[in-house]
Amino acid sequence: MTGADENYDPRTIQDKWQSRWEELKPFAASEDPGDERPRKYALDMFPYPSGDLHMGHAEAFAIGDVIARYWFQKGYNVLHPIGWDSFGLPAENAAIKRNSHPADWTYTNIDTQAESFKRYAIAFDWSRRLHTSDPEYYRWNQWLFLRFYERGLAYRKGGQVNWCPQDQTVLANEQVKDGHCERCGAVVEKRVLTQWYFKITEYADRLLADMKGLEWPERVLLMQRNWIGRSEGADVAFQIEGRDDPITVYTTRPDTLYGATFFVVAADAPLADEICAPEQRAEFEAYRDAVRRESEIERLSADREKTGVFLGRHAVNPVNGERIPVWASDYVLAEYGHGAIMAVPAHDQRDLDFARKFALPVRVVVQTGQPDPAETGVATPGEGELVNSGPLNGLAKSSAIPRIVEVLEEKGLGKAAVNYRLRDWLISRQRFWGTPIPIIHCDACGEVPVPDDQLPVRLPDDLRGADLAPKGVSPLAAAADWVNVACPKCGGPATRDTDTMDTFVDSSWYFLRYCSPGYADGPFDAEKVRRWMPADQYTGGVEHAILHLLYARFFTKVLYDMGMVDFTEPFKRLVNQGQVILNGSAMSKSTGNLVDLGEQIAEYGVDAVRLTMLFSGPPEDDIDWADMSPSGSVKFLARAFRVAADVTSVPGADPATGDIELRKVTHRTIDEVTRLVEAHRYNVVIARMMELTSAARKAIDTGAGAADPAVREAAETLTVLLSLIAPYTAEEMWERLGGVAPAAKAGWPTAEPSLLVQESVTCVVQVAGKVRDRLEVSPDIAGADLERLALDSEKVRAALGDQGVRKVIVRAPKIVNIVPA
RNA sequence: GGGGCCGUAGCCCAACCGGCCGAGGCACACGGUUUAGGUCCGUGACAGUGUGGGUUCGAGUCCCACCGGCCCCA
Repeated sequence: MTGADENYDPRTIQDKWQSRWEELKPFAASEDPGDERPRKYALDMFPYPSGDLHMGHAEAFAIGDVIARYWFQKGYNVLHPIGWDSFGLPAENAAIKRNSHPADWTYTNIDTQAESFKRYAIAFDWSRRLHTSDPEYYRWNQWLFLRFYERGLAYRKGGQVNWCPQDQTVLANEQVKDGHCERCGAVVEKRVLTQWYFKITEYADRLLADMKGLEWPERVLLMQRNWIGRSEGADVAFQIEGRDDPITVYTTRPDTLYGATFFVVAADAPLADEICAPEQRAEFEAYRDAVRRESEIERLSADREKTGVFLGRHAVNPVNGERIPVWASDYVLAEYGHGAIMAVPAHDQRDLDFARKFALPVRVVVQTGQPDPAETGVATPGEGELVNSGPLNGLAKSSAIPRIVEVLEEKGLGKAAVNYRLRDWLISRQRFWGTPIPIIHCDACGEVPVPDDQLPVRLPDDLRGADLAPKGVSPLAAAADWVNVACPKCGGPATRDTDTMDTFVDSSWYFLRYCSPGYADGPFDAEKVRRWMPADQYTGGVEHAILHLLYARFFTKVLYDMGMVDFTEPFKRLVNQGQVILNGSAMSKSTGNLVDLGEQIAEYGVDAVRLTMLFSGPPEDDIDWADMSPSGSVKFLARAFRVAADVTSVPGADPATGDIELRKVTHRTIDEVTRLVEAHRYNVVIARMMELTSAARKAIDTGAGAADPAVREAAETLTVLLSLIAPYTAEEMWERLGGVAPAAKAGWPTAEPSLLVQESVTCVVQVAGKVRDRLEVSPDIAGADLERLALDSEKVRAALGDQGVRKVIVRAPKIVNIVPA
């Protein structure tokens, strides 16, 4: 053991206390209805069982554990559960490789992680453990799906979807990052498929509005806001020559309608195909096929040449009757808005690029004072007076928009509209290790929900190895015995839906299940949920800023509308931890840039690893393990431990008779640490504990002595504060001090106000902003008195010389600044 | 391209409403303890807050621009 002390041996105390805690079960939440203690719910994002715990887990769970342990010490009734997000692809890939069932790999890893969590001393209530891959859990996924279905919130539609060629499944929009699969990094393709969706778009406004009350990191809220992407504008109907129905476009700038000089349809939208004139068809089809071969990344890249083809048709601008050409291009997305836009090249850069490429007219309708876009190639999206715009001339944007909307509404050619970037959540997956979608397809009856009393629809357990290999359709499709069933409605031959649900469905409500994990009459016991939810603190990685956190908020709102919960937001406060990196880059098995958690624990002990994680900086900052010193943590723990071990007074010694200076340090530390813990400033918490340790050490060696009751008070305080971070060390210290185990529930100390007041403070006296003197004054000194004292100071007079005084700024009792004339 | 966050000793990081830049740690140097020590106790040195402006009696903190890094959206 590095830095080990003959008296402080982390390994021995770990073994000793881990088994004692198993007996004591100190962290079980009480469900006694007569338990009147305030309740707190400390929630951690549950892990995926991808092997043993790693450094990232160690950081995240150490952070979540501090607040849970703080609440235990405060005497609250704390719910701090653990479970596993145990459906998902890696298990399936492992099963294919090993010719086994995904459950084998999954549950082995879960057991490994559970043992590691116990070793790592996270204060969990182990009785509530759940696994989303258990039929008892996923049956409620299916039950919830059916309730969503009944409410029209789960539906099937055909359309263009994201397809990951590596994982051989579709992905939700949220799972595509810069055109790559968020999981495996493969370049995502487009396919046209019929899939299941959850109608999250119906909740877009509420997802936005309810963010107000959340104590979440601002950047997470910002990301969600951006993702939802609400914009206000107008729908405008354009007649297309030779087509009966007009085409509606959405625009955020209806004020520029008079500047629309052409019309663009997404090349890959069915609309383009439909309206293409016969003489342009060959050219169009060649272009469209090329577009379809393009990757998302190519289409997204900003600085590429615009491409497109004229469709041989014209649209009619509804306000001025002007004929404008209709083009097809790939810079308009089929899935956004209505798949078509009006192009105003003067005031939109993409439209301008396109206009210049194909020599289309550019008409300025907003006088921005900028040079002519047609000349410069730089669009002018800014504000200004409208010109060339009929009745809008002379108006500013803010008055032109309502005016043009009014005009359009009168003519029945448009209306004010709100648009969202958010798309419905695609939940079908063509993979095995997930929740089967509880729908049966019958030729006669169509989509038939599996009746509730037939849930769960269990996964077949005889598929293994190669049976699970991705083939582009769900492996379940090959399980004939499983697929072919009688229609629940007509009894005729029918087949099960063979897709499984996105595993983000599982994690959208697991925090509710924790409140009543064994409940058999529904996904959760509403009464229990009312007691514990919403979670007081949620701890986890920022990588879920959009995905999981948005979905969980959506589920909560649906459940609220169903009357199943009485709150609309699941997580009051959110803490995002940073990443643990090494030498400036992410840890990764493939590059060998890796630190093994087990090895760190073996070398330094659990407490030192936890302490190092928390001491490294604010929770949300990345930790470069190369910059950290776990051996320094061991040294501090040994130092704290020796303070407790050196105490010679007996338990219960009256601290009031002890050394007053040390007592002040102790109580100031209590006061500050309490505030700092609540503000998640754990690195500063540790710095304060180090100071208290030094003060106690000094008192023992060269001050009041080891027998002084103030030393005992300091040591006991230190022990309880330390128990949030280094639970093993704290337990052992507590025992040495004669306390009753567990130290984890010894009770949070209270600072005595009388020990916090200072009888004098140092007041800085500045002349022209430079410090010239310091005065020891009473903290409640009057401003006028302080000013007199400062002006009387010898040093101040010397600094002033023969200059007069123009002004004196007094901030009693801290500072006086004298401004010379 | 748009939006956001960040930049403090060699390194990791503190600094409430603008008010003495330095709490804590690592590394370093020195002294003491010690049979020894990679232990323990103590002491010390090192920065003026990325750069340039502005506001202010006073700016790490507020405003503007630039440089560098990270994130989100296109």
